[in-house]
Amino acid sequence: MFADITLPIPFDSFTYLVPPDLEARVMRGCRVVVPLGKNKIYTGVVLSTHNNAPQGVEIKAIMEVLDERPVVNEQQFTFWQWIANYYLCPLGDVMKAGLPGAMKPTDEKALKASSRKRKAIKSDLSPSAWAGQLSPLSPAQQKAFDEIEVSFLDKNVTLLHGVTSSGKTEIYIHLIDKCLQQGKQVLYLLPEIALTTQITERLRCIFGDKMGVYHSKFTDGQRLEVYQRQASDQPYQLILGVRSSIFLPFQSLGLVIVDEEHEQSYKQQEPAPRYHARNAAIMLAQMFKAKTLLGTATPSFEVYHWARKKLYGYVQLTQRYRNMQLPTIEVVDTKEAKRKRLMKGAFSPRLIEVMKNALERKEQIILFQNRRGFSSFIECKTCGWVPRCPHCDVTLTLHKKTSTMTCHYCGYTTRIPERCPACEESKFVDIGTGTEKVEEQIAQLFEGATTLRMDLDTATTRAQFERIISDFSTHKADILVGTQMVTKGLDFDRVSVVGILDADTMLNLPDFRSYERTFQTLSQVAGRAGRNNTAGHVILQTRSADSDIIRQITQNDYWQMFCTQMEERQMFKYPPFVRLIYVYLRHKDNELLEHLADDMGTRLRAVFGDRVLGPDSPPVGRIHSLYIRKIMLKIERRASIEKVRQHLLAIQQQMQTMPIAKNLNIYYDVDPL
DNA sequence: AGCACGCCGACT
DNA sequence: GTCGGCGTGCTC
Repeated sequence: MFADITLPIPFDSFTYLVPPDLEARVMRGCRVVVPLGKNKIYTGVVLSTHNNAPQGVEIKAIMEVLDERPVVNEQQFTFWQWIANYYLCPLGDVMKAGLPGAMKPTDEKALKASSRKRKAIKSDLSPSAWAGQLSPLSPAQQKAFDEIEVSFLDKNVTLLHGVTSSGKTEIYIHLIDKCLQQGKQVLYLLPEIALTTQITERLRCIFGDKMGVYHSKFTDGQRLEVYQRQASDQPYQLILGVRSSIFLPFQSLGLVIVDEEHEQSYKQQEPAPRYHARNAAIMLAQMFKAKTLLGTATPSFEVYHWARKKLYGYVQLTQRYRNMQLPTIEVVDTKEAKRKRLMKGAFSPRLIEVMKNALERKEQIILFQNRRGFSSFIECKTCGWVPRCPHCDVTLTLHKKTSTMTCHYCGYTTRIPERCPACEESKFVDIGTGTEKVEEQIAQLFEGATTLRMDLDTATTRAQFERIISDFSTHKADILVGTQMVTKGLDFDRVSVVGILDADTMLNLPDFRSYERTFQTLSQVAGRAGRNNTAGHVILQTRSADSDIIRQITQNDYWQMFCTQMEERQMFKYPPFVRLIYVYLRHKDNELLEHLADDMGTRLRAVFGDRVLGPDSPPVGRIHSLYIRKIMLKIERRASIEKVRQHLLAIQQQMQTMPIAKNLNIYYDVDPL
């Protein structure tokens, strides 16, 4: 007897011999230990057993069976296969993402530890009632709740479009409660950064030990425990989790909630599988005939489009909790201020004035600068030399505090040079502004004001992130400076002013989604201002003060913004009107890569015609010493994904059988962000 | 993805 | 005369 086994490496499966004494125990969905290569050991999952001996390869035998019962159920296999097919990656990559680390040990020591843990887990979980005293919904919330229920009668997916502070979470809680009462499971997805202790504790108070939390910062042991409990006959009824929790085993899923639906972090960029957890969750729900609720204050254009087209239901919540006022957004033209030489670093006179007034009233301020580090880069004052990453095609970002320069793509870090390597002079100038530089300018402009900084450098861990949040909310600092991260924090009571230092860098990114993103991000930042009784004041600094997009942002005119952008996307064939697939080619030899990318482009055009664009070099043309080319495919929505997949894989096969393409690396990004 | 095998520089 | 650099090739 033979068994097809999927392993946590980028292949679909390998065939192994099942030793006669293990035949009864090797079942689909059970984990097995197998040898691979010279002397490696992997944990794999049995896909099937059969009698077809593969030809031309020497067959190795399964060493051990780890499970008495399957740990991957049929629904999961279907889901895994869907991910592998849709996102164009080998099944092994999905298996790697789908099982917690502790379930796929690769060495003897870890194997022993894992079998001990397996036995330590008992299923003595007595079902306990949860607390049914939910806080009552406001009339506006109740109306939205009722509309969602009606919408679910004929729509599988419903968008809940609710302004910030309209109390979406309260509605979720009532929906979860109802679903649990019916004996169905709920999956509540949050973006990584939004899964704070606050929301966890709030739900814990209501749902008690019916709820399991699944977070990537948990230890292997904790994640293993949640997985095993989900696979047991007494699973959690509610899972509060991040992206990867869509891979947990479910038995009777009734509802999936995707909060902050528009968040980019739902899309896994690296490594494969490059899946979109929101879209995959919709698929997961459909497998269970469950419903999906997508919640956000600023819907992604894709989701909003499907809601407009009545593919998804649509429920709006326009009233803010306790009728809090939305902040007023004041635009400050920095082009003008710059011309008159009135700018003090990143600060316009108006922003300084508003901040000073707020500080006098002992109110807090949030400043948003979408770039970390001190400045973008340094430049030799004499010859214009700029330090660049030796492995990637980008300039190094200056970090003054540590006297270093860092590549934000690969992490390469080096000290600031004493002298310019090109001309030996030792004078440098800073170009651009990062959060660190803003922090320094605050110290000069606002004497006595205390500052906290929140970006990828100061909030590396969850604990640091939460520390900054809690310090700021207890007023241990007057000003919080940060990148995107400050938009994801909690609601602060004493923040009266939000300053957006430079809206232009975001708007000018070479990306068809840059307006959509800027609108979302700036709306979220603005929403941080003025929580309790006072209306907030947002100062938006820009060099294009009279543009349509800035006007749409200041007037919170989502609709106008959406319409304008949709026209462009339809005209230029961008999502949601087409499905995008990026084909990436990587090679260390740039010239050879150029040739191979052209070759692949030609082969793709032979099949897909003018749906193929490129190849071109992406904005960062080299990462980790590998040169990169990108070919873009724009596929009609109605086209069969399966056919597209088969064509692509056939062409990839052709490419990789060419001897010169030995070291060519090809991968795909489906529905890229 | 890992990891072994393989051919060229700085050390005993 | 060896140890080790990471280039490339394969994994049932």
